[in-house]
Amino acid sequence: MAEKGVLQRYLSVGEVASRCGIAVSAVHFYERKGLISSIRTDGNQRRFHRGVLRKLAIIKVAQKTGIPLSEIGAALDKLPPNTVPTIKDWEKLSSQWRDDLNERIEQLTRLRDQLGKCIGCGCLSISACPLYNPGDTLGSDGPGARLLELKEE
Amino acid sequence: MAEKGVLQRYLSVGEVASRCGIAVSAVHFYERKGLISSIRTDGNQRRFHRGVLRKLAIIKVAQKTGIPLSEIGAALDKLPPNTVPTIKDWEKLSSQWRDDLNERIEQLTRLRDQLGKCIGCGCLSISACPLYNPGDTLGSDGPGARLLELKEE
DNA sequence: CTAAAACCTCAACTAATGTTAAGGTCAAGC
DNA sequence: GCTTGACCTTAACATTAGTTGAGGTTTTAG
Repeated sequence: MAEKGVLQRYLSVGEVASRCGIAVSAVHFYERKGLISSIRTDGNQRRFHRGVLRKLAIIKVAQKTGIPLSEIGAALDKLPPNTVPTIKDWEKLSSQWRDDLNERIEQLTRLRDQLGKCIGCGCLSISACPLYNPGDTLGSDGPGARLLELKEE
Repeated sequence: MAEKGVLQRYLSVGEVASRCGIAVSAVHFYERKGLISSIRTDGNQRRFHRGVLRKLAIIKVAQKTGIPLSEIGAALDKLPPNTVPTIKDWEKLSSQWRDDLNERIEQLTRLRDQLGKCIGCGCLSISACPLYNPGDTLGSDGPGARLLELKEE
């Protein structure tokens, strides 16, 4: 049947796993979660289209950004299943992700800057720090240490 | 006993929770995990030194950066237990976290830029994209889709 | 043809981070 | 002095992201 070296060859689960640097169990898991899909041989073994490597690469990358699998899956679902997605499809998807990423980056950056200020003034350890409001005694509605919270949550 | 409005007043678990904007169960949880501590009244109720507010603020901030509780706890442990931490103590702690944050931000930024390039060329959907290496057929040691992985892992 | 390696399913387990519920106690106001 | 809200403990549950193991089948190499 399938000749080695032919581009169209399907991949076994083990091949997919080792090529992506993940465990077989993880590949199974992603399939169970609907992030990837496969066909079966007569003997009921999975065979993956090589496009799955692409998807797994996307998954890994997205996970590093902190995007949960459910969201990743939702994004992947928007790619047409068996056809080659158009450039516009992909643009939409990746733009969305880039926006998410930007938001995340901004959030972390704000946090970092806040920390930077704290470092300068010994914040949190010295009650004179502007971030550490001694007005605590005002009660549960007072600002208290909650000033430390950054907006956007 | 304790007069309201006096700075030295101890806080009940409910007060702590509402002032920090977290659930009572979370306060219990953090105490169980050793991140914070309390004393008890004759009636076995928790009473927290107000310094706990500071610690909880630190915990919340650190969590937003993606630092696991175990690490946060380890960091807090390095702060002298009942004394006010020195500015140096705090500087060290927060500098470390800021470095972590910076690393994370850089990682996300690289990813975003990568995505940006993909948007430009229709990457991942079009096999001609430089990121989608058709050399897949080289075998399990070939670069394949793994090119998508960013360095620093 | 046969033995080993790879694969299959299903269920249970891990770990982090909490929440929820059950059953009982404490404290404060009327 | 009783009722109500806040508190106590312990245990179970929820979620995310998988891993591990048992018991059985398929594929492949020699």
